[in-house]
Amino acid sequence: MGVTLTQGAIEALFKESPVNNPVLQLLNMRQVTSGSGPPRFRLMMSDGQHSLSSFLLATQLNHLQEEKILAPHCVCMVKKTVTSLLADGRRVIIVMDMNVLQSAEETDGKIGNPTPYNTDVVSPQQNLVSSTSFPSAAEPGPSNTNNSTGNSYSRSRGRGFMGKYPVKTSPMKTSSIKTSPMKTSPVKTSPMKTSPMKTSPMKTASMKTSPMKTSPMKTSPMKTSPMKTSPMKTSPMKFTSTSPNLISIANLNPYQSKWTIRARVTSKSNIRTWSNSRGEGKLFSFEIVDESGEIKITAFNNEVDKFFSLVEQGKVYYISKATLKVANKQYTTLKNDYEMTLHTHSSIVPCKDSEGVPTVHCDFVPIADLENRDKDAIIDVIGVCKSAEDVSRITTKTSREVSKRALNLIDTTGKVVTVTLWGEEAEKFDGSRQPIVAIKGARLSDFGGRSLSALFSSTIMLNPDIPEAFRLRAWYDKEGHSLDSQSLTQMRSLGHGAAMNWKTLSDVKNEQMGHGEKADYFSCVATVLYTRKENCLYQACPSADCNKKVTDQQNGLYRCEKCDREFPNFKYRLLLSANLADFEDNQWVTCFQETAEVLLGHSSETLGQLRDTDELAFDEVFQRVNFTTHIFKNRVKLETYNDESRVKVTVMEVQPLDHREYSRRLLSNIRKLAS
DNA sequence: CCCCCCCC
Repeated sequence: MGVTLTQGAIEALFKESPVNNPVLQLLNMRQVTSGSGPPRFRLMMSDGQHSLSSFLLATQLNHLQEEKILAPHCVCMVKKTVTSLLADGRRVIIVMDMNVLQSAEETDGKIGNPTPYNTDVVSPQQNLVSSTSFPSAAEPGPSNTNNSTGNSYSRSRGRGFMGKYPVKTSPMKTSSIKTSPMKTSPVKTSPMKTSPMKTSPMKTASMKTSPMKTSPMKTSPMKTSPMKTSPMKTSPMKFTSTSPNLISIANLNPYQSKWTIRARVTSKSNIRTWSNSRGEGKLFSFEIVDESGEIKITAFNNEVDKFFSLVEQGKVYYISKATLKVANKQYTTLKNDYEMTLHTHSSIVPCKDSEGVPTVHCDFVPIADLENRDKDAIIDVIGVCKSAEDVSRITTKTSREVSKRALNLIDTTGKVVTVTLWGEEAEKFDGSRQPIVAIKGARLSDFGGRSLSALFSSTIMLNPDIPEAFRLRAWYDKEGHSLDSQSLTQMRSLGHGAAMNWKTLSDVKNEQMGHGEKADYFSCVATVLYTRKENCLYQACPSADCNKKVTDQQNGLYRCEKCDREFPNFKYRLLLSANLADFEDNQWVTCFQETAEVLLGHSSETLGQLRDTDELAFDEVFQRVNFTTHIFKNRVKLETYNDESRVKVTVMEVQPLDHREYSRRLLSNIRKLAS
């Protein structure tokens, strides 16, 4: 048959040297005593040159044994392994993935005359080799790990369930020995500096080896073992708790516990507490990424105290000694089968050299494109926060109280989308200066057409230092801000359907809306007849959450009575009176800041400047809004001043009227009424 | 060991 075993692969696998999909023959297989879990199978494999019984079949491959696909003398391609060190120092190679290329029946017995691979050789020289050297890039070749170092292979540590084997010195073929660069200095540089890229076998496998640099080995290359090029990984003696054994996130698995990863925190939760039948406690979780993948990490109780403040979003850390467990896919959007739990001995160390560790990456979806995305999609979005609701408290179906705040984001597509923030994110959000808001991992909902909701795992960034943000800011300041109703016209359909309480202005009067104890709300389609530009701007307190009018002290300072402070500056706020008309009636309404800005198509700051510098242009803004038609969502309430009652209508939201959509809906309603 | 992702 046409199978060729990959000579040298046994040694390479044992030493974790790169070897790509080696072809090995199974010589023997035995079930080992395991605890309560599934049966475990130990394999003796051969590369035709060496045999080794330190292989353990990962339980997910047990079916190969059960289906009798794996039988002695079958030939396999070993596609993924991890090595693990047992408590007694023995090294085990766990076969995570393999294919049987040729069945036992098809194979004519044992191939070649393999000798048991000697796993005991530890050269004293190895400890002198700099651990900064890369994992060996040596290709699997003939073994040179005979006992020429003088170490006794017979130092038994109880290894070998199939018994011990005499080790014969095999002839060496020097031609195929390749070594990776070695440094002569002892361990000086932190092995942590080694990039995970470089430790990934898949990547190093293709690395070209370079000639050895000055080294004691130079004079006797024959003695150079690939082992020596990556002592940290190959010497059980050095395989201590401080060993970095830097691996990538994609290579993490529950079978291996001695590792360090280097990764960047992409999101971090707040501390939460829980209390249920199984107990109570507190926890926080965070998500990390490296060049290979991502994973979620959770810290409980003591580990919360230990790590919460250390872990910062965006920073890079070395992380080691955490427990891997199978992720519950129900609760995560991360692409990883596992997740991590920190424990007493877990270590998280900030890493200054973050080179090669991906920064938080966003795939921003243009707002206009959200229309074409599926409901529940997790997407990244960036836009200018054109307006924001005040924070409010809502009660969930499960009677929990939570804060929420909706933002309206606009991007260069000219479309606006509403994003809802929750909890603390909603409370602390300040949209007063129309920040650029980038959200990684928001969920798309079909509410009101298309809207977004932040999740616990979302990362919300205000004015992030990224090119997209700079571009958006420039666009918004130049043209986006004045992109008024007309260009937004294409964007939204007529309001929120059933949620809208459509009234004509005469309905509002005839039904005595707002006369009750609580305010009433209605929506109408109306045309602006007139806006009062006089006194529409006032000088307001510049502090974030205070919009009170300030008094000009005439000394360059502005006093806010509410804050009881004087400020060197103020912000302009809008309080605009407008007269709206529909086919039957008209009504004076009040537009505060956000709605006035939408209606006028300019920010209050721009209008303030305009008024102070270019009165003609300022007037024109108001001229242009006359006879424009919009959807107004209003609050109506009867108010009494000095025994005189009158209905006060406040505009809560101004939406552009899409005339085509309006006609379509009107027509559909007429048909319904006619039938 | 959590696992809440909400409201209109």
